[in-house]
Amino acid sequence: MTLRMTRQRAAVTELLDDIDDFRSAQQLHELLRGRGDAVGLATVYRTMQALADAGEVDVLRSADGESRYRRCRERGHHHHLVCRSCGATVELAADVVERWARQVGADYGFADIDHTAELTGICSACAARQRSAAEAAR
Amino acid sequence: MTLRMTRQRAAVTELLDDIDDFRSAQQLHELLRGRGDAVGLATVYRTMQALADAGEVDVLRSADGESRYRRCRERGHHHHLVCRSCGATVELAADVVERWARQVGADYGFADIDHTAELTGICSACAARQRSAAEAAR
DNA sequence: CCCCTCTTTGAGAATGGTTCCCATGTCAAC
DNA sequence: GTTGACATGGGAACCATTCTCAAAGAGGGG
Repeated sequence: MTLRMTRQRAAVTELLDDIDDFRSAQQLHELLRGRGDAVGLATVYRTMQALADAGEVDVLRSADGESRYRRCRERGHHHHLVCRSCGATVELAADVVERWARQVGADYGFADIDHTAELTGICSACAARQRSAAEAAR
Repeated sequence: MTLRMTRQRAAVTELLDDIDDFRSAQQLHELLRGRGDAVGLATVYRTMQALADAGEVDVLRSADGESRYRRCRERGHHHHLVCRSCGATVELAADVVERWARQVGADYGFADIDHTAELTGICSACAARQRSAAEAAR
């Protein structure tokens, strides 16, 4: 049950400190290799799963079914606003959503309500980039 | 571009009429086989994808990464409250959530905001069933 | 009603993310 | 140090989904 500190786990948590977007296990594996901190792919998967279970990282499933991980500032429950173009991520506290979930659960007699809520969009930087690209093509 | 009416597509849409929970392509395939309306698995996948693209069915990804499909009463955008135990599903209109999504998008300068929001819980029937099971075990 | 064409089907192979297996490595308590 | 439980990694296994392609069939025009 005790988590041991190994070279591999240290490398992964260090890497997570330097990254601010959601990344897949395979991307993290590549990035580690690029840094010279080679870690087996299976170990990356295991480590991310452990961190997720411990609430140390948040997991999001992308549209193509890949799990992406990110170490968030906010330790407790929160939601995300992610740019579909560059991956920039904003953490959101959303009392409205929590209240809505509780209320709806009560209305329909459901117990032990859990919820997911995620937003995606195009951040202002990417929107600007796309506008100038469109002009250049004209 | 014209969708042809085939025995297989008819069988799938008929089946969907008789089902009220979210089911995976593989489950649908099994159910069709059980009815005697044998349809190839690949065809079930293709059909469900087409129906999803056409907005005829809703898709939910379960925790283990499977896609589950359901023909909903409400044709437009809505959310779901699903029982984790029996799969019973309630369709939800949620203006609060739509407003929240739009507002947050505006606050952070994100354009073209999209959102997902789903609730899960234990429906009252399943809660009662679990209570009596617990008593029986005592 | 019959063709002919173009879509659809289905069985099995291919794909790709993730997990499992297990022999070997390594942390850390005593 | 010694030891034993935990961790690692490479490749095989898994499994949902998609692809391939030859054969079947829908349906409009004649």
